[in-house]
Amino acid sequence: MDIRQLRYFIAIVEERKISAAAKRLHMSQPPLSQQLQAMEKELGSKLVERSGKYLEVTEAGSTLYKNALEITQLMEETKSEVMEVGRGLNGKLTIGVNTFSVNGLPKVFKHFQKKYPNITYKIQQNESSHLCQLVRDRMIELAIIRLPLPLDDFSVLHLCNEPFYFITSKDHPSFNEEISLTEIQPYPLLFPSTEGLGVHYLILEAFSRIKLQPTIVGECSDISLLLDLVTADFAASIVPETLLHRFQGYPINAYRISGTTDLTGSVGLIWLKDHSLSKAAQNFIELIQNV
Amino acid sequence: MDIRQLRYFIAIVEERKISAAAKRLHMSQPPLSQQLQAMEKELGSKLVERSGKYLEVTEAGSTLYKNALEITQLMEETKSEVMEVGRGLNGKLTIGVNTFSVNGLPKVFKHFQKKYPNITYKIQQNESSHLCQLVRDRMIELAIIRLPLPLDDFSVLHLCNEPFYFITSKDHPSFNEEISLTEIQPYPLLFPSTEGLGVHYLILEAFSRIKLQPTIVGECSDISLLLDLVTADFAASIVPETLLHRFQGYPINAYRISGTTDLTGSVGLIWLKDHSLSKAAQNFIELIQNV
DNA sequence: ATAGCGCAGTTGCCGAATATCCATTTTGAA
DNA sequence: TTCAAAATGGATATTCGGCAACTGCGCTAT
Repeated sequence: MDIRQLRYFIAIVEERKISAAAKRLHMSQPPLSQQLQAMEKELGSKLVERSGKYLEVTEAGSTLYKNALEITQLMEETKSEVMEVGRGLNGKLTIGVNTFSVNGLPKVFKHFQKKYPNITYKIQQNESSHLCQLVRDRMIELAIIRLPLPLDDFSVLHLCNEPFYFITSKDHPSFNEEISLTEIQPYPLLFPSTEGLGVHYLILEAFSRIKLQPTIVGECSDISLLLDLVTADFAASIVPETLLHRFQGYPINAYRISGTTDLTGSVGLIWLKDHSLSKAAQNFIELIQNV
Repeated sequence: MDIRQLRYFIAIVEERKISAAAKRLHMSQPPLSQQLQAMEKELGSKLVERSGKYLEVTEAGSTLYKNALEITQLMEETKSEVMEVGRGLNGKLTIGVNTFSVNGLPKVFKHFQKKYPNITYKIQQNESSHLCQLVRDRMIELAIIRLPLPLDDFSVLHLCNEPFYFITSKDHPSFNEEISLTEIQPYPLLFPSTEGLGVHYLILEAFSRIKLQPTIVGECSDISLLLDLVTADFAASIVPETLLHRFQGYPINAYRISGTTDLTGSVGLIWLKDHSLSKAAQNFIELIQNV
């Protein structure tokens, strides 16, 4: 018994005549009659009573009819749902973000939602390195992380650059708006990221390029705590610009780092290179490219 | 897209290899590959990713898989449910009863329930004439009513005969156990049924056969009220035996009617003659015949 | 009352579409 | 390069739908 036969049966029940049902199905009546007989044989019981002007549905027939409606409807829904998922109109976008503070990212989501209103989301916040692992494990499809990225099995879409700022407690003497790495060097630094990752690596790079060693106190991946520690003059730090925008109101001094254009962090959207993305994710990438 | 293809797809997803799925489906690998392509074409999106040792299911594919499981399962359930209804193991028995007091009828239901535990019931109590109409309108399949029946488009299964009793208030002088119609004649009678129906008709018949006219006060289809009226010596009445068993404790005299064997009422099971009964109803008839 | 007519459904047969198989080629991974 | 898995091509078999003829039933008209 297949879907086609169910459709036939539905037509027969609703038209209450085989010939009328055949007309509705755009076919001739003999094959319809045969299919009905085939179903009755397969199910081992009469489905309709052929007597009188209109045929009557038996109890078994009406049971089948009810279920047939359900099945065919489910089938239609399935088809359109799969097609929608295939076209990215429906489905789930699983994405990890490290720095949600990237300017305009909420706006991008808003745009995406407007264009694809039936997409649901799974947004995870975590460290860049962990997000990479999640992408690799196919737990999430996309991730917005801090670059650079040590591995090359990812496709990367560079989103934006941003300068780094040197921050200290208000207790310290003020500089002008800018400060050089050489001037920073004596300050004990608390890094805003884990060793081996993007920001960490970038800062060390910049120092080593001018043959200096920063004074490292340690690292702290909790930004609020880091800013509290800086406020308390526990240490100074170097943080990306968006972070300052995001955590305003701390009594700290912030100075743009001058003398080198290299100390800028970038944020990028990554996904697994040789793996097919869901259409929803593809659409998301496309949209973010055009903004 | 039909059920067969859904089964194919389920096998492919679960085996994660087309060739393995083909083996499980007892078919060769090429047609399965083709069917998969056909589905992908019809749905307009890739369903699996053919790369690596095992193929991977895309989001659209997993959507389809989930629904396919549901549909195929629903299909199986439908098939077995319809087959059960066809065999009378399942379904609804719709029956009307006039005199539920018929000896052993509850026992019959109990037996039936034991034999066919998944049957549900719709039991209606009403006048015999109304039950006939309900059977004719196909609102109920069976009815247990008082005979005789004026119409012949029903099949009838005679269930039992029972004698009639003459009942009066205790105020009246006692007879011996029996009484003849001739003795009854002068008593004003309140009939326990509506004019033109079984009991009514039977009593008049018996009188006319011995060329007598009973003294008719009227009729009352509410048995409790009728017995109350007899108790109050409003009138006497003639009622079938089971009715006395059912309504005991009324201060009345009851006398078996002697002299004629004709004044007995029967109870019968009826159903529409030229119409197919549900298997459940057929089973019920069969069971009641063997008791 | 019976013959005849028409409608609805069934049966039988044929042609076309399509599902399956086998053999082979292509692809991708180790 | 080799091997396994999937895709392709061609042949065959199943089956599905259409057409024509037959049956069964109810209605009408003579």
